[in-house]
Amino acid sequence: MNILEKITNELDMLSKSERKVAEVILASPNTVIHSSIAALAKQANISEPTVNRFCRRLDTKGYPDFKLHLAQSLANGTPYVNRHVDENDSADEYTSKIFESSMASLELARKSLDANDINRCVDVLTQANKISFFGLGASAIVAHDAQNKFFRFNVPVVYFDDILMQRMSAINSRQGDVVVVISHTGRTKSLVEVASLAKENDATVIGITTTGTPLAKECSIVLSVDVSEDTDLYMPMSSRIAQLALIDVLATGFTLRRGSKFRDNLKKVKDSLRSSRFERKD
Amino acid sequence: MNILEKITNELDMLSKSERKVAEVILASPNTVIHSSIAALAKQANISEPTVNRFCRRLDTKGYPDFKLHLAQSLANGTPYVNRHVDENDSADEYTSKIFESSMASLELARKSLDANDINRCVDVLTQANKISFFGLGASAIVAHDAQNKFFRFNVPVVYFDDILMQRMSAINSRQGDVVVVISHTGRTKSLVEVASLAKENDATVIGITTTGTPLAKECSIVLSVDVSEDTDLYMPMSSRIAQLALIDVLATGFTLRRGSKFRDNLKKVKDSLRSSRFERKD
DNA sequence: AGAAAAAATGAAATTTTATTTCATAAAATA
DNA sequence: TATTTTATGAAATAAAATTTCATTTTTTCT
Repeated sequence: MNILEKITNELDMLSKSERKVAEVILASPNTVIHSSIAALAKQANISEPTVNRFCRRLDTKGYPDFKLHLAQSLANGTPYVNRHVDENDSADEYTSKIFESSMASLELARKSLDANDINRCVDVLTQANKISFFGLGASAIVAHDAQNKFFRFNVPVVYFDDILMQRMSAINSRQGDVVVVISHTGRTKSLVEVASLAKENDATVIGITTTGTPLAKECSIVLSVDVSEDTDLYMPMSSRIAQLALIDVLATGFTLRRGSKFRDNLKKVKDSLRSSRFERKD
Repeated sequence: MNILEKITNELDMLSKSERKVAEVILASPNTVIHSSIAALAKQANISEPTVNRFCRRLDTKGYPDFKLHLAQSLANGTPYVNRHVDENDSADEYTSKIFESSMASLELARKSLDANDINRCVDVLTQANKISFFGLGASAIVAHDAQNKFFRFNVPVVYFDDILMQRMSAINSRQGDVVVVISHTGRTKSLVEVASLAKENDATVIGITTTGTPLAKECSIVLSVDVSEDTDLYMPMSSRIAQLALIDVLATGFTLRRGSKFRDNLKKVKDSLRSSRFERKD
């Protein structure tokens, strides 16, 4: 736990002198991490042993250890928070906010993912006869990206961002096929139907969506990607970034599962692109 | 700067003994922050003054100060440097690594971006007669996403991930048109040519690429998205995630610049999608 | 209220830890 | 190969943190 919060919480468990220490620390923690125990004691008008006792009361080993904890708390007070863009923000401000929100979403999404589910998906994907990725709107680009990635693995893979094609493809699916349905809201009717159709036709349906949505209920395996609401500017933002990171995870799991020979092959694919590029001169 | 990265970077500036210290630290930084200078010296098989000199070479005041920096580097939010996926990683491990690397890329990318350039791009985009987004491979999906976003703004926007269509479109561009060319490497021949063609035809060319690449040289405005190299085979392209965040930034800048009436309109677009969704019951 | 017990506090002593000094060894340069 | 530069560690010193213990303050109990 953040030691600054802890100090605040336990403020009334402390003795009078110890509280003086706490106040000095809370007032300017950044100074404290560069102070010796003597300097801090003087600052708070108490003795050095008191500072030491204060540190121990907060379950640290002593003053140096306490400073370590404090430094860590200050490193990233509250790491990445979702900050909403405001009408009067400067370019610099909204840029920072958007990047930080994206990072916050990645952190959140990471927490909502379950390693076991990922493992199962990788199992299923490595054994698939055919893999299809479906998405609409912002999630369409995630499906598109997935196709790009899996195409390199030399497995039959398609992606559709068209309702009719998705339906047809789902109806034609069969046992051994894997259908990956991507939707942040998990409430897009046609996608939920597509998932259900694919399942009826014995395909394994993987859902990349938010926990507990109608889509999640239709899937064989659900990869939960929960991010804070994309309410900001009326368009999806961070959800698709988290979904893309998940695609990376699946693709990575895939290559790892397939073993080293497979990876040599991948390298060849990569090298084959070289001639289309200008050489680097460094 | 993250002191772990710094150690890695300056590894070859260090003397033989100092390097031993560096290696011990990189191997288990979490142990080191709880070690005394004597313990660390013993661990690295060198003397205490050497540890001290090592600390000073990294621009810290001494060993305790160094530990403070190290503790901050290890605090959560600041991803660990060497987060490459390893052959024997468990699902949980590679998932964490990938998410953390993506976050690191976002942070890096934000630092490389210049608010003035973003402002200029937003200017240009809001005044464009027509906007085209071009990308290939992984960057194609970024172009795709950009089209999705800008389409909602009710401005003429196209995206192409096909070399020929890109060329034709570039040749047909004219003054007042904006062409956004997206490429992480900035060395894809056909894209560099497309940028140059568009420029010859008086379009404003915005490049979303790495600083100092051939593509960057052809552009009217360059938005630098520098991320750590995607050299590793299993390491996914975090570049595209950073590029997407930048698209969000541009789209946000666009809506802010266009004012509140414009945003009301956007809300209508969003509401129009409602009927295609299952209602939320909460 | 007042005595006894408990808790808090700081001065001084001690211990631990970090830093400096300096002599020697290793490496680079001429 | 001789000379200079740089790197290194042993020992001394300095700094910082911790412990001990006597004193003060607070609390509890009669």
